[in-house]
Amino acid sequence: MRLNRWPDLEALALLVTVSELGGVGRAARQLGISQPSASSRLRTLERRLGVPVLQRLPVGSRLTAEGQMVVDWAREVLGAADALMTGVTAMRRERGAALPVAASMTVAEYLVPGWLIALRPVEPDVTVGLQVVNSARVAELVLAGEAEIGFVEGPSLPVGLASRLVGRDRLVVVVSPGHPWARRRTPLRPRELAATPLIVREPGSGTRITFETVMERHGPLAEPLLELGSNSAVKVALASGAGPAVLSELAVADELADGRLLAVHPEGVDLQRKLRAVWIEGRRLDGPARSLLTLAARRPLGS
Amino acid sequence: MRLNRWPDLEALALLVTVSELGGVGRAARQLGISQPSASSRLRTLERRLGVPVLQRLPVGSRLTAEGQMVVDWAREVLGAADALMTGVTAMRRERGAALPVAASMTVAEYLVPGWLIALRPVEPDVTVGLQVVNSARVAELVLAGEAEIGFVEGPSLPVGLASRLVGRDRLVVVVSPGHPWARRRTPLRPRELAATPLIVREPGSGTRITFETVMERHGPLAEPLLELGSNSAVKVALASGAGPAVLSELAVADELADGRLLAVHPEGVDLQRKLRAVWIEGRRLDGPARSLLTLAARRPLGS
DNA sequence: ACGGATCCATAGAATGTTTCTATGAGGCTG
DNA sequence: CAGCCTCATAGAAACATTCTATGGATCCGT
Repeated sequence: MRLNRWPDLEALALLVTVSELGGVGRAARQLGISQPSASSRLRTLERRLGVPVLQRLPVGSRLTAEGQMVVDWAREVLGAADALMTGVTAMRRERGAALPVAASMTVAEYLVPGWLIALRPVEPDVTVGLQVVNSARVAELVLAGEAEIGFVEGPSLPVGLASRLVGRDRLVVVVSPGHPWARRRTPLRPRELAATPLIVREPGSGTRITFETVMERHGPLAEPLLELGSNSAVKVALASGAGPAVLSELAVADELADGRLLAVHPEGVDLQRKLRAVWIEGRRLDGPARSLLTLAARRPLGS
Repeated sequence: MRLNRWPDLEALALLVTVSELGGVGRAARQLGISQPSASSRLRTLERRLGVPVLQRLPVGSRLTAEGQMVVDWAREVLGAADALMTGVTAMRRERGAALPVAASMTVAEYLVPGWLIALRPVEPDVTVGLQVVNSARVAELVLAGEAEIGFVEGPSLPVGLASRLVGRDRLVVVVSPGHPWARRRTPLRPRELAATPLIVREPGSGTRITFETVMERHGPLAEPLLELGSNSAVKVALASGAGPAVLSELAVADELADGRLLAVHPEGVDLQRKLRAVWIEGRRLDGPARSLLTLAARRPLGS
């Protein structure tokens, strides 16, 4: 992944726009650049990718079959970049935002950007401020009025706050495909899980607290194999083959889907936790905060 | 998403490396650039993001809290970009690859890049060639020996091919949060689904064929509301509020997770389909093809 | 307390890419 | 056949990244 010569996001966005509008010049106009500039950028992109992606016609441009795939993959990349920029923009506005939000790390990392992207068409002029802190501090900030709405994970429900379920999340035990547990055929007993040194998030994180609370009754936990400060750092450690880790399902959805990581479900242990929106009890949320809550609380029927 | 000033992937990769190695100079060395160059790029990145991400210390550099979030989000972006580059590279090598692969579109788009990324450490020197075609053509290519292994979706199992299950995939009916169905409380009857004009993939696509096959027995299907040539084009149409669409679960996992799209499950209709690896019957796969198959066929215990 | 090592930032010049405006080539349409 | 659309090319200006060389700050060991 490091040795790669990365493509240029602006060129990818341009290609996506061309695919939507059907022409290089039209896309250039939409993005506010000149047509020759767009033309040259696309050529550079094609050279970088090593595959022709556009079929230039006198009446416009169509994608090649490869181009179609590139556009679809590019939308994923741009979506992730959009989430990054949305998240960063919200964090930058900690103070003086029209809608100050506080969220615990897992929610902030995996859900808040999506919500804010969905909020944009509904409340286009609202600047959202985001503070990422642990669940206890989220409660403090909301109670102190420094955040109008907060999002917490884990079992504890602070007093003085009203709450609403916005999702569920399950902690999963994951291993890389090379790990012995990937091939095990006997179920994993909670006892054995508790006794195994694991890669875990740092103490104080919602993930760690939830895990320790749930495992409490299955005997003393072994010392962690490794303690890391972010979900993705744990994933990096996993990639190099190191032993089992405990992570939020949200953090490993992609890797589980294509088999880069495997989940090992311990028998009879419920690692599910609730993700909740919280606000000051008795206060009626309205305006943007209400829109955000509505949006976040929407779940597919039957889930 | 269009008006964004996109960040620079190489700068993000640099930041991620700094977070892993704990120093600007060390990261520069690893990436093969000079230390001042790295320093200046990180400064530009910080300016672009508008948030300080690095705490410069005399002994190295640590991330700020915001920086930690940025790194985690950046890893998602880089992962998606890696998938894009991996996919494109494989497509470029259609001919003359050591391991020629053919895959139907949904598998190629959402699963193959992940498999190839996972294959890299196992078979570092193997060049993979990827042809993206419909399921029928995958069978032809495999039988003709132009692909050593193929991946197909959908119910039909061509003769002369051995197969192995590599995953399951469910088609889902999805709507944007603004659609009336997002608020419906009565279950969706197959009858009503069949009678509703939908946004669907083009005729001949695996997704379309599977859907039509399954719905056949629930009455005649209404004319499509819109026919689009890729999963992401369907998603774009959905985002602007247009009515229900049928897509692979794989294509909308992220959007379902954070509520940007909602699934409406029709009552008593099984839209699950099998994803299979196929190869010439009687032939024993070995070498890289075997590694790829093993990798793709790995599933978490109990799924 | 002081030299050496390590770390990051700055200065200034060279290189490469992107940007623009102006213009050309090709094909459709009235 | 003229006008209009498409995209590509040419050449100049602006910008960013790159390098080498150097400086300032802190830590460590003597």
